[in-house]
Amino acid sequence: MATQQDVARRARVSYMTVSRVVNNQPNVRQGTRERVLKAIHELSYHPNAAARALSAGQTKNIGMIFPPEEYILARAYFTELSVKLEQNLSSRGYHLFLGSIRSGSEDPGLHRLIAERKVDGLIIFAPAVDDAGVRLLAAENVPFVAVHGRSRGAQYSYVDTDNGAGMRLVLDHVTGLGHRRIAFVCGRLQEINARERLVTYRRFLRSHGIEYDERLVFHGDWSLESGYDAFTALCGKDRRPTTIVFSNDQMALGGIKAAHDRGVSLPQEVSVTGYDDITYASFSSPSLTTVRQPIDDIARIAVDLILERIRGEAPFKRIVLAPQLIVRSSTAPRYPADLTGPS
Amino acid sequence: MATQQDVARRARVSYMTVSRVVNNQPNVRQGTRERVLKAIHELSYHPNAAARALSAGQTKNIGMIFPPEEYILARAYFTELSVKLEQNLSSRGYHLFLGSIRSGSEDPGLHRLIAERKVDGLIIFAPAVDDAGVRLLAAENVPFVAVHGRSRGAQYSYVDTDNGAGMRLVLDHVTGLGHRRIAFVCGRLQEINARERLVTYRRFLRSHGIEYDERLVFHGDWSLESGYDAFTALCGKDRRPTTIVFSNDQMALGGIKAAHDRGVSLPQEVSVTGYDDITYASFSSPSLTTVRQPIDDIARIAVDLILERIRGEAPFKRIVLAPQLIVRSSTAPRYPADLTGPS
DNA sequence: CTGTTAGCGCATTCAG
DNA sequence: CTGAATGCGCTAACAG
Repeated sequence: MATQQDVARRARVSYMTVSRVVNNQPNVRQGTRERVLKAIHELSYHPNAAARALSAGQTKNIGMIFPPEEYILARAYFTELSVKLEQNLSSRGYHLFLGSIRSGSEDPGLHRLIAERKVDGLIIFAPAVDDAGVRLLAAENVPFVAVHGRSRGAQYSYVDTDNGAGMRLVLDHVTGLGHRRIAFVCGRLQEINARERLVTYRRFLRSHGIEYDERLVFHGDWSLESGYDAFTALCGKDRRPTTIVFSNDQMALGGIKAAHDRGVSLPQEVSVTGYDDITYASFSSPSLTTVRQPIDDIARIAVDLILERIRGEAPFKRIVLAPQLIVRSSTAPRYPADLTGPS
Repeated sequence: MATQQDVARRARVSYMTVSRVVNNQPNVRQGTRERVLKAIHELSYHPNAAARALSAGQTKNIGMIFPPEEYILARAYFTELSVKLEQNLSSRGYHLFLGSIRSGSEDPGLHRLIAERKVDGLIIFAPAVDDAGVRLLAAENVPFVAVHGRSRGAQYSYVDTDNGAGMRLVLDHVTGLGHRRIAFVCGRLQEINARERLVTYRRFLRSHGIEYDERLVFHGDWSLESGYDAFTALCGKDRRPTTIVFSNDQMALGGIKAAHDRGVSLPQEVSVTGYDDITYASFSSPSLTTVRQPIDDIARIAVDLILERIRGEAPFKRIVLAPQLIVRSSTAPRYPADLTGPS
């Protein structure tokens, strides 16, 4: 591997000049710069990341932290988001570490990632409200931003979407179709998104004069399995709901499977809705009415925010984006016969 | 951040001794070692990764390379595999970079990852037979292993599963159910897995006296969309196949969606099969008969292999594991009325 | 505009 | 068994 020394020799300059050229600093004469550039090219020189990190105190690496492992796979949405983040970061000259949080206790691997200074900052996905990871990051004094996780007096930047707005979009839609007996399936309530969606559901019912029935709320964990169980439980009741609102697509997909298994026809007998608009959402039968997250904006903003934090720019920013309703085939009027719908 | 110096002072030894303790080297008296350990703990000292990498020439980082971006999301299986890899690596003291290959030309981000020596080695997923990434790695002389990608005279280690065996499992199953008119949907033929599965399909037909009909082969790209299109195309023919064998689960799931949309009932009218056994495979309706990859073994072995390569242990190893047939509800006898099945 | 001097934190020689 | 010296490749201050 060629070093700055080698380049310097070949270009007949000191290696300091090489460093300047490499880092695009001014104060290098045009001719010299070109000579150095040529030498760099000829030797196919690349700066050594470790040396640079040691000397400059910057790794140009970002870490990515997920909720406990058993929930990562439960969320296709996070995979889609990771890819976008990597693209954004890559174009800014950064690389991305895949670091998970192990369930239960803290993750030693994650801790090392931070303590050994392998990253300049982190992006944390949907932290629990009282998250060990967040506490760790705050304690270690590492720049970080949260994606899909916020808390009232958050001492960090975050980008999230408006869960209240998203849920109201869904609930307006189904009540508009005449539904009144609406069941709700939560995600992991440790996460703010799950809580907000539940809260909005409750408030919406109240403000629309619909009685809140605890038996119509099922506590899931975002996974296909829990969605399956939710549907089974909710439709086993004597007074079956006419709509089930799931807190994410994956659970809704599990619910659709349960409906097939039980011979319940969707959406004629029951309407179902999801949240996230993952790729699969349009490939279920029926295709899923859901709430689309503005995933490209989220990824872009998350990257902007973390780089700002790393540069030490002062204020924490709290960005909340608007989601969008996507109506597909899993929702239908309460009384399909009455095509004009109830007034 | 505490350094070895700080620890050394506190433990009243030279920092060399600290280094020995940190690296678990012998030749440190028990008492001294304990004193150092205590100081390390008190200062919550962690070795600086950059310094260590610079000095030792090892980053303890591994990179992960995916097929072109448009195909990453098309493969839930890779997500599941990534998580397992991260777990294995983490327990061995390594961290994992998420590095993709951009479509078309080479990925500058990936190139930097390697050229700047941010990783000790790489794991490459399903490289194309003539893969730019593989060529790059070979040229740069970085240790790497392939997962689900092999070539005849491969100058690298790999772990893969036996596609021939997997496909025969599927084909034996469906022919055992009496099917003769069997369509096939390929993955991206740039990848060896896609090719081998296709080849096995052809050979199997021949050896079983079934005529090969080119119109029954659809060229997909692993994605839900292409599976949808495949089903639509194949079932639009005059002589519809009685079984469609998809080269992965995702395409099969797309196919199932198409069947619903066209009002084709599965598996009564058409049987379908997948490959990989991703989590969704058991949540479709009907649930998917498929081939399960031994994903835990693959992840473990991939990690063993790359660490061997990094240690410079000589020979390339080629590991091929056996897949397993998982029969669910998407396959049925050719003539459902005849429940004993054709003899 | 360019070169010199120092040191980032650690590991690898080698002496003692 | 322990310590002192040297350098990994680079950047940041200064000096010329």
